[in-house]
Amino acid sequence: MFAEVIVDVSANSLDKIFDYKCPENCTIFLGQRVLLPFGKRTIEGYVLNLKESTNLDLSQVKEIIKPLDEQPLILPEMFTLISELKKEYNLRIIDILHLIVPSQIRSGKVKQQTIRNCFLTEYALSHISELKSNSKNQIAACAYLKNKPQESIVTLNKNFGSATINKLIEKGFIDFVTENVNRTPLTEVENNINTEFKPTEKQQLAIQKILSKQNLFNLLFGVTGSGKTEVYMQVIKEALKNNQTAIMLVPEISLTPKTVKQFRSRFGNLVAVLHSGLSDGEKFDEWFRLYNGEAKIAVGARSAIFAPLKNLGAIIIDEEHDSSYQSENNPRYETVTVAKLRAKYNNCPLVLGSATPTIETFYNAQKQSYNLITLDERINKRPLPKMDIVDMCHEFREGNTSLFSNHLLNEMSKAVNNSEQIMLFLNRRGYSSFQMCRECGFLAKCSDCDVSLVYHKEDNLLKCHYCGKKFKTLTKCPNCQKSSIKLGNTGTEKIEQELSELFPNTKVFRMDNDTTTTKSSHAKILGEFEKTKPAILVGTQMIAKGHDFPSVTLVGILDADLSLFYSDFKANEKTFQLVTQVAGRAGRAEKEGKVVLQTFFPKHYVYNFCSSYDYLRFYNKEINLRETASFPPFSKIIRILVTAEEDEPAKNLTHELFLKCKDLRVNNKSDFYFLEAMRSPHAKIKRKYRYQVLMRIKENKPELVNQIFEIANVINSKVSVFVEVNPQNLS
DNA sequence: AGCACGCCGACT
DNA sequence: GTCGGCGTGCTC
Repeated sequence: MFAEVIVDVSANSLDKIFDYKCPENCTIFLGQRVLLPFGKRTIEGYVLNLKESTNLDLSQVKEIIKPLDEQPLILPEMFTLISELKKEYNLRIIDILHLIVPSQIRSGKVKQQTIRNCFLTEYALSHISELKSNSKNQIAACAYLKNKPQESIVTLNKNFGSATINKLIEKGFIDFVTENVNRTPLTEVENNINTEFKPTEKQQLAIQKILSKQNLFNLLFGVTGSGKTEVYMQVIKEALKNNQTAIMLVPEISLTPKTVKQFRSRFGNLVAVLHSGLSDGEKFDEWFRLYNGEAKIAVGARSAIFAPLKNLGAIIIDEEHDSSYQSENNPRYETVTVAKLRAKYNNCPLVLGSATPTIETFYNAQKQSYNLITLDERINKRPLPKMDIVDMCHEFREGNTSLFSNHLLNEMSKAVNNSEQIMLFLNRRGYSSFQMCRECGFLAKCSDCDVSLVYHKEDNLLKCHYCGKKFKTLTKCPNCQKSSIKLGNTGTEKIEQELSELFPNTKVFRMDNDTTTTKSSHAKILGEFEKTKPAILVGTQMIAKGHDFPSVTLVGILDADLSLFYSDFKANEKTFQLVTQVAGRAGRAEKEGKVVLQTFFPKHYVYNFCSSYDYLRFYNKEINLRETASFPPFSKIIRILVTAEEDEPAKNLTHELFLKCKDLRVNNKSDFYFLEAMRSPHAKIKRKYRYQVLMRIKENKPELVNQIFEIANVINSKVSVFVEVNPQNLS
């Protein structure tokens, strides 16, 4: 028997099959992890195929040393996933395998945790008198165990000393049974397992449509508070009834606790959590609980789409439009692509839920490639908060140059006086976005990246938001020695400071990357904010998602334009989603909510449609723009990113690749909408110069995409090249 | 990725 | 004379 193996080394040149002989004395399974002799070293690999013969000369074929797990970690379903993802995103097979088998499972460092429960043996009962009277501890331990039939060895060691207990075990007085314990995160929940939940009529229709599988892919389009979660839970309940399993994805780690709590109280221990915030032990245990069928529902962030579940009955992606579903580095993939493949393989429904679906998703739903299911009513029939758009140009003309319009300040005072809570959103962290010299125009920039440094007053430093490098704050210009230093645009840190001056008696909280460095700080800030009234919470993107605070009656969007003029074709879409999401934080309970949106472009159609919560009209406008300009979903964006320590080699190779793409275009003229080579918008990041070849090509041209992958497949020790399909951003 | 082989420059 | 720089090539 011979095995086709992928070696566990992440390098382009090793992304191919190696044949090995299977050892005679044991069986090797498909998908098993194995130990291999490779050149002069010993490494790990994965068996992707088994066969009777090999094309190689037998003298060249080495033998597998041994299998590394009892069971294959790669489920049969994953083999299709591997080949499809390779085709779609040009990923290395080993990188895909790493997604399927998390590092905690591979490393061998994490072990099943066990506890030893000790008890007094029969032998001890009849020989207890033989203990010497000066062995006080031994006698005491035996006496203790006489009254308590079982006790963990940890407790015994603590009470009587481990030497004592070991002696007693040695003498045969104490014996123990080992028991596996699961390190399961978040255990306290109220149990609602046997409670019946009655969906509303609208929800019932949605559930039926999803379960009918007239189309496997569904878009559940519903405003916040329209009861999407209940639909998800009912669909999953149905899957469990048929002895199937389910995956439930949420956009961010910080949102998992809420969902997990809901799911645990409904489905109990059948729920397992999977995300990168778990400890190694937790991840290990939760993964294996899913793997061996003890748990049937995987709840988690992006990576949970690879949960080791057999016989899937439902896949749900909540807040489908969220950017966290697209992985930004290394194996770059889109969660929906994986979800679709798994749904097809298992013939199970896939549900994408959102109040503001991505333009691509909604287009698919319109084209009938997805079922479009609309939930247009809020369960509590509460209207969405009223949104006031404030013209900041007008404020400026009136002499108000601060980031707070008079209208916003008025509303804030009202809320504070009523002892209510306020959330202020500003998508810029730090104190001010840059430091520059008024005299000569010198701008403080990072030495490793081509970006300006952000001033952080708290620790009196300039920080690079790309690589994290810290620099001394400018007191005088290093160029002209003058000390007229100008500060850039206001960030969350400065807002926090200004608020404590404007509202000295109101508690102000801030939540951004800088205040949430530890794992628990997130929950801590939100927890304290929830308890305090009145209170103001200032934050970035982070505060926009999913958190429900019943006492928040006012939401202020300080500078909505920030994301609007990003040079990105998705800028409008992202702004619409962000504003809608932030607005959704206001008035979640009895009190009516209000949103104040500040902009310099009050007439912009995005704000127009945001303020009336009119997704459909926004979509219609946007899809027309996309079609005219041939942007996704009417094309596929491909970027070849070239990076190197030195500028010249990167530049030259980029030009070379560009010429090759041009050649390719000659024979595929009508399939190319756009092709250009350029310096990356951020020309240098982390000491590496960046160039790119950008193109937009016709959708559904796998052969063409493949040819582009081929072009970019250069092996060069100085310059690294890699291709991105549908890149998240073009920096 | 590692590890070896191989071919040129400057040092006890 | 040799030690060591890293360019190149291979790994079933």
